[in-house]
Amino acid sequence: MNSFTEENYLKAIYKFSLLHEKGASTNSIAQALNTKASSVTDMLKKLAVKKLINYKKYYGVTLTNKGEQIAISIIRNHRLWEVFLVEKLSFKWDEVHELAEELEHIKSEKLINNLDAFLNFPSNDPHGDPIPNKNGKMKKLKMINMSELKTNEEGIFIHVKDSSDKFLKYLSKNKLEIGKKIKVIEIEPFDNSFKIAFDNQQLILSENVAKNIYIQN
Amino acid sequence: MNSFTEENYLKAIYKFSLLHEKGASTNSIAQALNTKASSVTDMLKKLAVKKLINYKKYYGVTLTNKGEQIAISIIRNHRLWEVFLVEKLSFKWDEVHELAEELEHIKSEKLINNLDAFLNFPSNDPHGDPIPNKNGKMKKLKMINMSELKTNEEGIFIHVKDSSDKFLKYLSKNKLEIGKKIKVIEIEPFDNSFKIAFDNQQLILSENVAKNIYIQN
DNA sequence: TTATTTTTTTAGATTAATCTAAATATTTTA
DNA sequence: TAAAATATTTAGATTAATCTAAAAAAATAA
Ligand SMILES: [Mn+2]
Ligand SMILES: [Mn+2]
Ligand SMILES: [Mn+2]
Ligand SMILES: [Mn+2]
Repeated sequence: MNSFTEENYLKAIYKFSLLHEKGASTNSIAQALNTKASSVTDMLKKLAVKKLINYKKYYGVTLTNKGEQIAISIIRNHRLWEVFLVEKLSFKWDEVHELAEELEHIKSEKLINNLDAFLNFPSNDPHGDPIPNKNGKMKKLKMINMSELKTNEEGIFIHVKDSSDKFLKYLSKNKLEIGKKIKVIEIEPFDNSFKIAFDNQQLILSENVAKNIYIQN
Repeated sequence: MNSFTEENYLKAIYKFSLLHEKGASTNSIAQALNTKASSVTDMLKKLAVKKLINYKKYYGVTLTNKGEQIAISIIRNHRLWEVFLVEKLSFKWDEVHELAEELEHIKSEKLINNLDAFLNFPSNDPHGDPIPNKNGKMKKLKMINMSELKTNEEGIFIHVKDSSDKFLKYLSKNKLEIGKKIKVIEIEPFDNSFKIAFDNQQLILSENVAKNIYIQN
């Protein structure tokens, strides 16, 4: 059995692997988990002994098959709990992440599979992320970053890169939610800000915000 | 904030207080939590510093108001999760306790109050135990003496009259514990002894023992 | 290709929760 | 009430996860 802490390390390494080709560096993991590089090194040794990661001193780490399976199952738990909280317990999409961080570590196959069925086998969480099925398979999202859109192009908002409470609350405040159809009205060359239209309203997004929004492709 | 471990100690002391007048002894807590007396002493010191228990060396411990509030809220969580698992996720009543032991420690007022509402404010868990409301109030159990039961009647073991060590040890030895569902198989007219069934086993109780056991009504 | 900077690892501590064994205190028994 | 038994606490270790500071390796720059 793995501790909550070990599981969080595996998850961090897995998420890194989705964005980069190389293995995760000690520092990148430390940053993701808000801890120190020396603590990371200690944990990497431990995970290597358990054969959950491929670790060689001074090289980046990658997950073994076993490690990846665990990471994916934790992510499945996390996303299913988020759906539950939003759909059944009337939470807002910007209130569920931290709670899911705790719930994801409750270990019971039966619990999570029954929850999945209870929720009707949802394919995406409230932030648009795909939910792995019980075999760890999930559909890959086809999407492009909003900053790649040109004037007059449109598409459906399906994913946020940064799912921090702060960012999600900013979006909620502006009624900009997953599933909405968005059209680019104008791109300001000066600061790369986007003027967009959705729901019969217009909104200006900074370059930074635009880069955190993904559009279905 | 209190750790899972601290919460489990508070719960054990609270449960002890429901059955006995005196404070919980170091040994009784050790037994309840499946740990050693020396570990218990360490933890009691810590809980005393936090003003969650009244502790004096070599005396039994009791909960302070603050400690009791926490214990009751953990119990509320536990029982609501049990209802959820049985009513919504199709678990059997004998499959939920261990999972609820984990879920009960997820700390979020909003989570538990919304869960309560989602379940329609149930007043009892799947084993018949009352669920405290958000203010910690719960209805008192109505119970009858086991010796009043007739053949084939059944009920949940919820209280002991004689709380001497001897008697409790006798019960423990026979795995006859609070919360168990008991069915009367046969009453021997000769000595008024009860043959009962619980947990897929049978046991014969003397009249004396039967008179010390209370059944939910 | 040295020298400098950055990254990673190691060494040595700390904190929470636990344990065993030994020392005390309390309770029971004779 | 003194001896024996039982219960509780203390002393000293251990394990997991973390930290700071220092050492070592790798990457970058001059
Ligand atoms: Mn999340
Ligand atoms: Mn987590
Ligand atoms: Mn239970
Ligand atoms: Mn518990």
